[in-house]
Amino acid sequence: MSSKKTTIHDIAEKLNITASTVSRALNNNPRISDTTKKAVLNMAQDLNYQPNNIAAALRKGKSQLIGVIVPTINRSFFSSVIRGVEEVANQLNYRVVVSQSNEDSDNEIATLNALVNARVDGVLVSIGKNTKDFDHYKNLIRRGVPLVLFDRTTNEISTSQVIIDDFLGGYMATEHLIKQGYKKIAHFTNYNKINIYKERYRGYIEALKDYNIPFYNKLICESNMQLEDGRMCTEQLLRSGQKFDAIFSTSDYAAMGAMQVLKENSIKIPEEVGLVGFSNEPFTSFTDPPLTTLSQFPIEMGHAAAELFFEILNSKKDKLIPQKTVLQPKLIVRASSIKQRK
Amino acid sequence: MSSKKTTIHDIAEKLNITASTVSRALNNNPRISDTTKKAVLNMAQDLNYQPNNIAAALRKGKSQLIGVIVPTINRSFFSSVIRGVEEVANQLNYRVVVSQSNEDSDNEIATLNALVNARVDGVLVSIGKNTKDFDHYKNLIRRGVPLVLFDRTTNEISTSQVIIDDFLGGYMATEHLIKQGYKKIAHFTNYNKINIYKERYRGYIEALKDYNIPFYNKLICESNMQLEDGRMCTEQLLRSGQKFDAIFSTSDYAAMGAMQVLKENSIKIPEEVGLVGFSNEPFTSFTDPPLTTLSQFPIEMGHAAAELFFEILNSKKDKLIPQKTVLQPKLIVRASSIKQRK
DNA sequence: TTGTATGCGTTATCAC
DNA sequence: GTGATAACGCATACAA
Repeated sequence: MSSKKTTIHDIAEKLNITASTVSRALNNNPRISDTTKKAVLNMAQDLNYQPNNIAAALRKGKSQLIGVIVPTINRSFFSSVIRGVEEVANQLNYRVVVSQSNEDSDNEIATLNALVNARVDGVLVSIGKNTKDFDHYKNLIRRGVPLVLFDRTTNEISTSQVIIDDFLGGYMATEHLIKQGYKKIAHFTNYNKINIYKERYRGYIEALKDYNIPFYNKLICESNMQLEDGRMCTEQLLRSGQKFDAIFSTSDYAAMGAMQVLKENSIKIPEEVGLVGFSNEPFTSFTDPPLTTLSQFPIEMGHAAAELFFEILNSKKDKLIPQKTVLQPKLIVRASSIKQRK
Repeated sequence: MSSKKTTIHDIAEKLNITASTVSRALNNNPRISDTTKKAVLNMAQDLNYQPNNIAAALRKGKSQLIGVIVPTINRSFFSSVIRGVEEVANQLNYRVVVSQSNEDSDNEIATLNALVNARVDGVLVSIGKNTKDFDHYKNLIRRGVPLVLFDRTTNEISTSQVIIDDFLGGYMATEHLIKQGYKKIAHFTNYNKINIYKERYRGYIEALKDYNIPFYNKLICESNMQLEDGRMCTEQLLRSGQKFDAIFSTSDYAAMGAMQVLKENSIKIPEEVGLVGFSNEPFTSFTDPPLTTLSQFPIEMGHAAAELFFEILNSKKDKLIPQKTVLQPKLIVRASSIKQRK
């Protein structure tokens, strides 16, 4: 019933040695004899010793903990990135701690502070859509806390980041639709002009230009890119009378909304309207028809982010130039964009 | 450029007071004068002071951190539970730290130890499917660490838990199918006989009995309940020649697999075969036809789990009887199980 | 209302 | 190969 936690001192006392020896034995210090090590390990087991990592962290000034902040945990993309980070971190005996900002800027700051105050050894962040002010991140860097940005990044912060080539993604999606014979391609994008959406938009424009397809402003719909927004954009398109024969949505969820509205209006996909999403959320393979989309290789992104992080951690912090890892997206072609040949 | 972190001592020195006063001022101790408090707060700001929660945790013996372990973060159900936990915890100035076991028993133990060693004030766990040995959890309780189980629980551990009434869920799903006129209802369940699946199965059996529907063993398929397993079970059913006109799958993913195979075989849903899943994963409303399923109210489950946790935390630990919160599931009726009247 | 002294559990430094 | 001691940054019992 002794709810008292056993410490290295308890072990030391039982063994008639000192706490320092116990500490060293537990850390497998080469200067400790095998006999003592064994004795310590056994006694630790007997007393059900659990190391107090908090004390160690205080003393060492590092916690072996790395914090990850994502807008939401509830997206396959983000949870897969986290998985990737974990894989690298665990290998190096680091634990990963996750918090979600819920796309709320204040919450993002609070969460960041909480992690920093919990003395994580560094932070990996995907910035929320609504965050416009990056002072806390700049501040972090000034204080020497390793920071890596992934996916939702900004150039306003001078630190390492990993992104996918969103421009290329936008280009590939649009080019694919063009090659399938679609000519009037609508584009759903986010009204928050964060990098990833700007780049995808650029890719869309560039592809149109390269294939001499005219650009119509009325084919662009800006929204928050949730399912409901995709519905709204599609309904708006239909009402507007503006002809379109394809939609490239920069989010799978908005694409799903588009699919629903199209089906409700008995518009055939892909025969009458081709559809392409973005992110390869698992449900995209379940829809009818299955949705063409782009994979962002989230696991690999997690790997890359973790690697950049450890690079910072292990460098002389004074003179490290920020790295940028750019991953290639991949087009996953499914039925929603394969025009039937007549 | 001073990467040196400022401490309460630095603040104290600048202000010609002692560290204890600073500590009290920062903690808004009523015995400190407003003037000093203001001065301290200002100076803290000026020096960009960030409290070292690790030191505080070591001193206080508590970290204001609560750990959550889930089999996987990549399920809407689990991430929503986490959201619920956060809502309650943040209100009380606790932060939530999440780790995934990836359904791996060893990983679950490692993760648990990591959290405990990081001195979280307690742990909320949904046990992995493959975990058969609960010693580490019993151990935890013996050491006085608050533990709450949710959803994937076991009666072998004497601690508070929150579950949904899985028996009722199983009953409701089956009864719904029966009332729609389906008579030969197949059931997909997990081969790991953890509580939730046993209970849903019981509900299925009970409903059959109440409505005098004969039970056929060949209509039961045990698997790991992923999409692929649902496909396999359905293919097996079709090959077996055993007639069936409905499937109640204890997982949305397996139900999705069933839907795919049925469609591939040109079997009409819901006309020829009715389909019901379990969990109300978001994609279930995207499928064609949309999938009838059961909501487990994950956010509410998170709330309940957090509340049970704080109950333990705030009690005299010696004499607290474990509580059990049971939530009611709700049937979400969609097209996949609404038989067309002829 | 504030100061003094002490300890949380560990590890690093120095000594032997 | 092991021991003694101090320190990480904070909070609290006790004193004033």
